[in-house]
Amino acid sequence: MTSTYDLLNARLQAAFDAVAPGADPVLRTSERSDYQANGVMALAKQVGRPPREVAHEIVKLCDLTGVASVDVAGPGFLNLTLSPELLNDQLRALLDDPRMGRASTATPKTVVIDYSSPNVARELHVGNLRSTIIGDALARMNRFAGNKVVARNHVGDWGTPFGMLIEHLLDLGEDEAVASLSMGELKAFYQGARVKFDSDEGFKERSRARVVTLQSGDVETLRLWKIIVDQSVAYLSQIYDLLDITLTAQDAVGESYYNNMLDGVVSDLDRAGLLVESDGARCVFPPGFTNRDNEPLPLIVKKRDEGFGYAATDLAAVRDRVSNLHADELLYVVGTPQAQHFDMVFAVARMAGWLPEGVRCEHVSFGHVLGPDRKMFKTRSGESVLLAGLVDEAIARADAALVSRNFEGDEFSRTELAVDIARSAIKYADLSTERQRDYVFDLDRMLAFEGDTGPYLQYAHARLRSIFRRSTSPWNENESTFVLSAASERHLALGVLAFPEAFDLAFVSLQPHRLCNYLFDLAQRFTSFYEACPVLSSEGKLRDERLALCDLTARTLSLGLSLLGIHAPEQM
RNA sequence: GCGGCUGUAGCUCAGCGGAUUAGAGCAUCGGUCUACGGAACCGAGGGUCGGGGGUUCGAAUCCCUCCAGCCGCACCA
Repeated sequence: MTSTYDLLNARLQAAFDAVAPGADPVLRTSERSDYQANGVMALAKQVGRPPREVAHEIVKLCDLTGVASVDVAGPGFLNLTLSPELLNDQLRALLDDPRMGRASTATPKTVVIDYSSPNVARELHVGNLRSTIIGDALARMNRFAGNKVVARNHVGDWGTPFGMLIEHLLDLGEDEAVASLSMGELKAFYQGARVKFDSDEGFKERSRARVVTLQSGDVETLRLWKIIVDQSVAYLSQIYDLLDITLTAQDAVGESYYNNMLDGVVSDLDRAGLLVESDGARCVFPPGFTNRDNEPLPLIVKKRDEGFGYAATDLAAVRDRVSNLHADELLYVVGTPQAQHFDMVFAVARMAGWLPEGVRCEHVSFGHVLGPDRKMFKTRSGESVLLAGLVDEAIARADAALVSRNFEGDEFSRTELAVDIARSAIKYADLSTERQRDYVFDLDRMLAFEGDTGPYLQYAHARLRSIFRRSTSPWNENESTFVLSAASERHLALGVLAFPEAFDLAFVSLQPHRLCNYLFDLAQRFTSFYEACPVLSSEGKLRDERLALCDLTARTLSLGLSLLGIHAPEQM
């Protein structure tokens, strides 16, 4: 089906085109009417005529019969009020549309999303939280839009730490090591290796030697390395499950995957005449980047010691994703501190011709998670806070809240519910503010059942579903006609109809918080409606209409939340 | 020093392809109610949109500058 916004926009566009081809109506939802078109002022400036005169001409040119009535207001705003027939038609169409009016794209793209990307052999911690949550939301939104998503969990599975990790594994004995790793005791394993590395000269020597054997491709060493990687990835999957993240073990395509492409990166850059030797390192100097002494800043592809820098890996990844995965779009969900690095990698990739003009490539950056002191979130002893612990804590608090509110149900369903609530609290808090900002991690606020939180939205959904559970006489869905005589009914209906453009706003700009804002607004529209309009106790056609509104609202909330990676339970 | 991000009500944040009286949540205060789930609803107070210039009929939104905070700036990722 065509969304209400698209339908309205198409009509306006035709009129705008008649005045000046391509002029944007700038259509948006409005507080003063249903929709407003703000494009007249820009158009008037363009054609050099008084705005109100142009506005009236647009009104005359625009065929809105059966769609909307229009008023010219202020300097030249077009205030649009949707016609009752249109509202009814659109809402009825939504009754059998699981996509709530947002059609799947006619031209699917392949979108490679790089997210989560923790270091192997280290536990997931708050530093990985945002990339994981935001990346997964973007993946879900892309899939819903109709694109093909290739998730890339760019895990850190290569480099110097593996020397000590492998030696530590040998010291423990393989069986013992596997046992402890498979139990998720990655932190203890890593720290065990670290302590020996720092205190035991002999161990340090062995570790260094082991890095060399690993990088030279020694078969036995690689086998041991793979044990550590596989066990870590298996552990990661557990945490992803706990958080309901869609990443799988197959998506864990780490740094090591690109090893055999690195020589090609260097030689091809060299052949293209882009490579410059500087202080013994092989570099590319993309224009526009300078260091603190105002000298050109290099992207170091191969280090003085002949090792490859991470820039080489990132370049190889760009290349692989474009030419082998046929990506139309590359997204890197990585923290803001790496902005310059990615700018340079992308610039070099463009210079080398590995990143064609038509391929969208973006660093989806985000701010820090802060502790209560507004500094980087750390434990009291200065260690990074583990994700598993954070989620467990949230689950425990959600569960306690359910108990104190006399949740009716068995312990099993209560626990499941607590997990749903905990996930939604953490994810929604992360997704609902603008990505670039830092935010303070505050479980109490996230888990609050009132206010702009995940649990509040889940609650709104659960209330809606309970209406249908408690209904004793059937809902004649096919009889539902949307008259919308009460103001709050109309307000709610407009909210439901606005889902497609709200989704697109968030989707196109890669800003999930816009979808959050929309869903919260929708939930509030529902509660106002629910307060003012009896549903089950109303009768006849009015009852069918109100039930239909409830159904549409519940499905919109559930769908919207699912695109954020949040499950909306039937009751809570 | 250069670059990036941030600075909007007491607190946490939307709004920033300029546009009709600057919004929400929390907190505060005051109402509603034998409530189809009160984990609710309605309302009030509270803001020189960091400061100062500029462009414009019109700027929280665009440009310049200053201030504050955070981050980055060659061989760790």
